[in-house]
Amino acid sequence: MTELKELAEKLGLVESRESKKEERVLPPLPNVDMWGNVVTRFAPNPDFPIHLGNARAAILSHEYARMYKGKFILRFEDTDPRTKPPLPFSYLIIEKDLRWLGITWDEKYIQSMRMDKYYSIAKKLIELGYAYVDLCKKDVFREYRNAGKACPHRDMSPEQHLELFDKVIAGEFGEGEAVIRIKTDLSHPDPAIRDWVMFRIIDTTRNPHPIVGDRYRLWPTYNFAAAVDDHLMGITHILRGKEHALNTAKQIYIYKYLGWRYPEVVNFGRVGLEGLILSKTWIKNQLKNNPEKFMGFDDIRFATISGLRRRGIVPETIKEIILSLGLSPVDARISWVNLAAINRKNVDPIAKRIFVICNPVKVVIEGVETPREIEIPFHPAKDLGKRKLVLAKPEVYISSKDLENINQGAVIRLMELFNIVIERNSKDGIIAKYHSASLDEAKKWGAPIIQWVPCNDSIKVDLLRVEGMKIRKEHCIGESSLKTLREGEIIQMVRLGFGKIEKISKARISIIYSHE
RNA sequence: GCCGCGGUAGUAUAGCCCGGUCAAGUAUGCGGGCCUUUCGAGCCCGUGACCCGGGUUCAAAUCCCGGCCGCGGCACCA
Repeated sequence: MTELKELAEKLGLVESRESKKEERVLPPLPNVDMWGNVVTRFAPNPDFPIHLGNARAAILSHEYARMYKGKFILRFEDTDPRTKPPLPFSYLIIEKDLRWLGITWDEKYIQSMRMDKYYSIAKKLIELGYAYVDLCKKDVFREYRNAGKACPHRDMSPEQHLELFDKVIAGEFGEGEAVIRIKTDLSHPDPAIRDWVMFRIIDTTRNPHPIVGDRYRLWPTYNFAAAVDDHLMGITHILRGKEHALNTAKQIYIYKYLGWRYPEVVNFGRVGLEGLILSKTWIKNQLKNNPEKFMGFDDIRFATISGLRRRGIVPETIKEIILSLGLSPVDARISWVNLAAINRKNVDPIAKRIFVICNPVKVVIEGVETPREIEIPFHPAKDLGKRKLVLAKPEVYISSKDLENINQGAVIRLMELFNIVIERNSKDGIIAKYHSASLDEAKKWGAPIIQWVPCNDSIKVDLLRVEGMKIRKEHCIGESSLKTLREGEIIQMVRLGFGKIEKISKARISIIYSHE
């Protein structure tokens, strides 16, 4: 191991000890020296925006390409307009999400625009007698396959199959009437491997493809298109989830027949995120059947990249988590607390501090000269500017939660302002009395230091919190400087937690609660 | 059922290939303290794990066998 590390350091592949400590060193990729330049790829299906699980493949592939000064390719795998119809906006969102994650690609491909390449390789395989057109119905073939027997079409001559192939392309067969199969081992212990399907017919008149419409009827399956492209694009290392393990076994036949060299494969485990939903299928179904219950594909309860972004999670956090998982084949269940801890550190230096009061109660302070205004820095340590709180009348909101913990007659400090003593309740609110000005005085009395908002200079805040599968909207009051912020900005609501400005309108502001 | 891959503290991960330096490192959580005009950040101390059983060996988290548990796959999806 030490030898490997030394070697990697020599080659400049590993960050030296002194560099930033959060930068985790990824383990070396297998057989790098046997391939020359490392080429990796991320190959999403644009049928939906990507989630954290996809991000793992994307981030790792990209990271390794950069680490070895190689090439990273983005490839859209959109070869099923029927079962997984590609969504035009998904292509865009996926690119946006990747860029947001700091991922840049050297080349981009869209499989639906490469159909002729797939056809010509298929023809070659048929010519060589390694592939054939199968006219059996699905369940008929299944019986042959389960018995380990060849279906009648398998042994026809390449010439006959070539002829059939042209007819299929010309559209002479309908859905389910023909498939192109590759010849594999009919006695393979896993029936799924036996003569798997390379192409099937999809009626694109009924299910047009968003990019190429009804131009093609014969579509390659994932295993064919991916295998061929990985070779044509010179991919050296495939990093993908372990659900793909079997696909390697399938694809290897093509490589064997055509004398290609199969890339190195690393299968990593699945990722889960506590409390959030990752399942693409589930999300798609819900959005289709109960759209009114959700905020869209970027709902903050979804572990989609856009959902996490909307929630106030920063790309560095996602990258850090994914890199810390590395290539481990074990399934990982990320805890929200853990993710929040990392995000908090990333966001703490850039989040403006804002006073927000939930469960507000009005406090009228006697013995104070008004108007007065005070300036408070947006951040205790970083220079993020200042905000101004204007006290036209001696009336402020504080949280009733804070009040619960305060005995009558005790001193409390309004942060950055002055110290008061709670006197009594009245119909106008709580009556308090000015006590003293200095912080030292507050400390002397052991006064709690709490946030506050001037009654006359405030704005309504809708705070959206994720609670289990529900979103709770809490009506709060915030300081008016909120209006000067921009949508999408991440803030810290003092003593409440971090949040992201969702929407600013004249009368109110909605903030998504990120985490404590 | 069949095929494949795994199992290190609450969570995640390092170490496993190449057995000793591992009475197991790191992060987070949790407990305590310091600091701080936040219940945030920072600093310090503490807490807590090698799935089980056999075997090989002077020596096993690491190698071998068995068991148990978990996950993935078994499509004319990707």
